[in-house]
Order: sequence, then C-alpha cells, then structure tokens
Amino acid sequence: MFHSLERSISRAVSQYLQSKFDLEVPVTTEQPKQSSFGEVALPVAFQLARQLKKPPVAIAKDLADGLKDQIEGIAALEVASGYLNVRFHRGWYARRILEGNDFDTQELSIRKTIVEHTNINPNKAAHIGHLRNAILGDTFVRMMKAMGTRVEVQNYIDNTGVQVADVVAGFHFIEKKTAAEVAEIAKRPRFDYYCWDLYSRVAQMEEIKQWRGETIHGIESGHGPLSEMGHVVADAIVECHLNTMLRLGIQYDVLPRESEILHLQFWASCFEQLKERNAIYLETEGKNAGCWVMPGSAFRENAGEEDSKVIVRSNGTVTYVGKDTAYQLWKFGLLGKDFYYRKLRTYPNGQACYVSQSMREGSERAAFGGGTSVYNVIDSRQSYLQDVVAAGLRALGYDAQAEKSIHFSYEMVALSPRTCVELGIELSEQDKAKPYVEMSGRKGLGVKADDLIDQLIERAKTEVDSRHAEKPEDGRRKVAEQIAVCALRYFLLKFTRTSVIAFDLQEALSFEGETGPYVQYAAVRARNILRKVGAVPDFKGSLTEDMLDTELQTEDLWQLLLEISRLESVLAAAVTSGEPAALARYAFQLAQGFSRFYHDYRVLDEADEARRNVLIWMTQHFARQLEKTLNTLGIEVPEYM
RNA sequence: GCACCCGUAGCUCAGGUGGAUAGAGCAUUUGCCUUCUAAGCAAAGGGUCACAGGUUCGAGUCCUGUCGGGUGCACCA
Repeated sequence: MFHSLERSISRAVSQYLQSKFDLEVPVTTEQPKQSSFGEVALPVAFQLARQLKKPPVAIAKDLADGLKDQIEGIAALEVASGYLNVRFHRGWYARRILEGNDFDTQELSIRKTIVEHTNINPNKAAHIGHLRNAILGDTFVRMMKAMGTRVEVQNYIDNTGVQVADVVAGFHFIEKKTAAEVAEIAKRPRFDYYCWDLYSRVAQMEEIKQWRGETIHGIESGHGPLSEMGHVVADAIVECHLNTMLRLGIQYDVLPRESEILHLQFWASCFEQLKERNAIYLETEGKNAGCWVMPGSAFRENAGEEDSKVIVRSNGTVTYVGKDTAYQLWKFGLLGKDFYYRKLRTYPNGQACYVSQSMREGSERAAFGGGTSVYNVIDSRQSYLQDVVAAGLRALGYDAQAEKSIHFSYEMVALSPRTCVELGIELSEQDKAKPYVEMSGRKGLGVKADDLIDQLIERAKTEVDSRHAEKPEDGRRKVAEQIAVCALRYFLLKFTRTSVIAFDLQEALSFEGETGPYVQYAAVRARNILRKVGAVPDFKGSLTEDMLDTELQTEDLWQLLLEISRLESVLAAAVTSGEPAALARYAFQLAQGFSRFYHDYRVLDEADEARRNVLIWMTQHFARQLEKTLNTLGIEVPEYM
C-alpha cells in the first residue's frame, strides 16, 4: 500500500510542476527523519530553487496550496524548512489495506530469468562459504518469484574439473581403490566428509601434480576406469549436496554438467564461433605459445600482451572460461544445441530436479535454458573470470546478452580467529595477526555445512525442550529444525553482499537480538493471539474508516501499520538493488515493531470493542505480512516456540 | 605494479537514485515475568562516519588524492 500511495504522490507533484511551470523533473520521495513530520517527505523544492529563482520554502508552499485536496488518501500537506511533508489520511489508508487493495497487480512475466547458484565442486562436503552462495541465490530467486518473475534455477556441476580429479587420484593412487570399491564407500553416510579429508590429504602431496594430469585426461576422455570413478565420486557428492541444500529448503530445476558440455560438443560449437569472429587466436610465441588465447584488451583496459587469457591449453584441453562461455551461450539460447535430461529426483513438494545427460536414450522431455536475463551467483574472487566470459559474449556480437548476464557477486565467508581456536585449527603467526582467516578446501580448513546445521538443531532442540516438554518429541524436533534453518539463513542474509563475513560460531548460534529466531518468535506470538481469539471476524463489515481513523491516532499503532504496509516497497527495492539483506533487515524491523506492540497492548484484554477489533486486525495483518516476508526469505514459522 | 571490495559506537554491521538531530544488534550498567510465551520489553552510557581536498544551497553517501585492511591479476576453478 505504501508503495502505491507514495507513487501517486510523486506523480501528482510531477504533473503539477509540469502544468504550472512546464518543468519535467524527477520527483523523489523519502522517509522523513522524524515520524512527527508525516509519512512522506519531498525535497523537490530544493532542487527547483535555482531554476525558479525562488526560495525553497516559497516553492514548497506553492505546491502545498496547489495540491491541497488533490490527492486521494492525503490528509495534509505541510511545509517545514523547505520540505514538502505529506500526511496520510489514516482511516482511508487502513481501510484500503483492510479491503485488500494494497497490492500492485503484477502479471507473471513471459520472459524467463535464469539464476545459477551453488555450483560446488562435487568432490567434498559443502562448507559455510557454499551456503552463503546457495542461500543468497535461493533467496533472490524467491524474491523475484514474489514479484511475479518467471525464474529457472540452475546448479552447474563441474564434474570433470581438477578438484574432482584430485579426489579420484586419491582413491586411485593412494587408496588403490577401483571404481566399484569407491561406489561401495559412496553408499555409506557422509561420503562427502570422507572425500573432504581425502581431498585435503591429496592436495598437499607433492605427487599430485603428476597424478592430476593423468587423471584429468582419463576423466575428460569419457571412458576408462578413471572416468568411471570420476562419475561415481561426482554423482555421489552431488547427491550429498542436494541433501544438504534441501535441509535449508533450497531446490533446483536443473543441473547442467560439465561432462555434457564436453561430450555434446557444446564447447566445439562455441570454439568455432569464437574462431570465426576472431575473438581468440592461436598464440605462436611467448609463454602462451601453442594456446588459443583471448587478448587482454577484450576484457581489460590498457591491457598488455601478458594479460591475455588462455582458453585452450597447448595440450588441447579447454579451460574453465571456455566451458563457461559455451554454457553462457546455451543459457541465452544462442548455442543452437541442447542437453538431454533425466529426472534426478522429485522433491517432497513435488518439484522435479533434472540433470543433463549426453545420450538421447533414457532422456525425458524437458526444456531448460533460453533465458532473457541471467544471474550468476559467484563470489567476488572470480570477477576477473566473469569479465572474461562476458567479453567472450561481446566478442561474438552478443552485447545485449552480455549486458543481461549479471555477475551476482558477493564477498567470501572467512573464519573469525576466535572460531578457529574453538575448532582447534592451528593458526600460523601470520594468520593470527589477520582479522579473519580464509577457508581452504585444499587445507581442509573450514566449517562443514551439515555440521553447522546439526549444531544449530541441537541448540534449538535444547531450548524447545526446556520450554515445551509437554509436546510430542517429533513435533519438538521439527520446530527445532525450523528454528535452526531460520537462524542460519538469517545469519548469512543479514550482511550485505559486499561485506566479508568473518564467520563467528557463537554469533551464528545465537537466537537473541538481531537473529532469525527473534523474527520467528514475533510471528509465533502473533499467531498465539489469533489462536486464542478463535474465529477472527471479517472486519470489512465491522471496522469503518472512521473507527480506524480514530484508533490510529494513537501514534504507535499508526507507525506499526505503516511499517507493515512497506513490504511491497521494500521488496521491490531489494530486487532492484539485488540485495536480499534489505528484505532480511525489514523482517527484523517488522518483528521489532510487533514485539513492542505485543508488550504495550493487551489485545485479548481490551475492553473497548472497536479498539479490540483494531488490535486484532493489526495482529492479523502483521502475521500475514511477516509470514509472507519470511517465506520469501525461505523461512518457516513454527507451531510454537 | 594494475583492478575490485572494505574502513561508521568497545565488537559485528545497516545507512534506496546526495537532504532535517547518523541508526540497529552484541557487550556493559539498570529496571520489568501473578501478564496474549522474558528466544521478550524499557532505559543509560558509547561517534572527528580513516584522513585531506573538491563539487553542491546541502556530503557518511558523489569526484580526486593519501593511509590502513582484504581479494584477484595461472596452460586451477
């Protein structure tokens, strides 16, 4: 509601300026510093002061007089130190919300937006850095869907890369296992943990350099024991990752795999296009002799020869950038090729998740890719590579798509020194001096996602048990899980994308203050009130505009209603700026507002009927809007807390 | 060396396209459970928005420079 009224105000002002002064100026609105100034403030008079050669106060006065009674829902226009302050008609505003006219109708778009996120190398367990990626991506997807956008979620599986090769080399050269034996091990629980340890062991060995080449070659060839083992490892780890993510409510539509990019000649096709357009050339001298490279000038200003990026190695294999360029082309429907698909799993909510495959046999009808815009959720350390990929698109003449291929970047998750100590991680003198310590899969240094989730559940379970011993065990378990997921998602969402998270276990495990559970708690309390009220009457008949107006003269109530009605506005801004943290913060503010309300007003004990109805209605409206906000953040509201 | 990100309260962080007296949480101190659940509420202290210039009627926000910290700049991804 706030969103639409705010816009109608700025439209009215804009029209007035046009008709009276023949001026076309963007009219911005803002929230006044103090609520006593009203609901919306317009600093437009300051901008116009010079043009109109009049003091701001005079201009604002003119606007206030000229627009008096011209905008529906506005009770007063006031001038204060040059600002034009707007006061809403409280009863009108509330009544509009009550009637359900408070949303801007959004048509489901025909254009498809593709979001690629998670993208964990399928060679070890997921850690909290991966969680930031997946939770950011998943939440952004939910936000866009809430706005009516059609979204397809992809999780790219690099099943033929160096990281998988290293683990395969570990099984083959160190543990002397066959593919069949590895398949047996993979059936055990937490195979991803096993590989986590194996990977860090292998990665730190001297011999890995020799082993790696042989293994990659075997994997890329697509046949033979090493290739077979590569599939066994990668497929099993992908299952682990999907399970981990599902615990957090994160699901995917399709998993395009690198093995198919290679075997279905996606790269070959892309390679031809790049050569035709002279986007890459065969280097004949220098350190890159024998490689196909993209000149540095394509993606970097004042680049020299040394900035060129190798796309095809001298041994003929393709680098990640090359494969990713082919993948990007496919995402936009520009490759003229498609994968075959099979259903990998069906989620409990009925959604299917497909995975690519290279053969027609056994494939199922499914259509993916061909998006109009693409978001790649990838951490900021890879921005250089993303620039190269975008340059590849431009070099092929796809400037429009390069524009629409957005690197949805975020800073890394590192570990706080305190947490390193708690986890028994030994730090070098150099690391001790740092504000945070970067995680490293190679060193096996990090907090595993499932471990953290388990810890959060245990902690939540203890709290739930102490408060609700009378409830059945499985119910308490479920509540604890919901709280844990909420705490984790909120923790990783409350930081803006540009902020490095120095992960601190104690902070992450906290359920008080600015945390997810605090927000959930407010929602649960609201529900409790509504439950005790019983059948909530339809207030459309019983709450008139006048009654609402009278009750909402109480400032706290009015401020709470205003805050609740900002959801659409906040959501739109958060999607535009690509910042899920903005929505998370809003959820917290809403909860804060309600907690105060809960403390200050006794809804059930209210003697005055009109007031009681308003309080119940406010509670109901709050519950609805907060739940909508939480759902968009991927958070559920427990039965009790 | 070049590129990107960060620098705001003791700590962790917010501060839409510049606007009125810079905000939260944690921590500290102090109140509030006979109450719709205290995972809560209320109050207090705590600031040269790294620094210096510039643009502007107006700068935490934009520009330039300096100083700190981080991350990239592979025939790894």
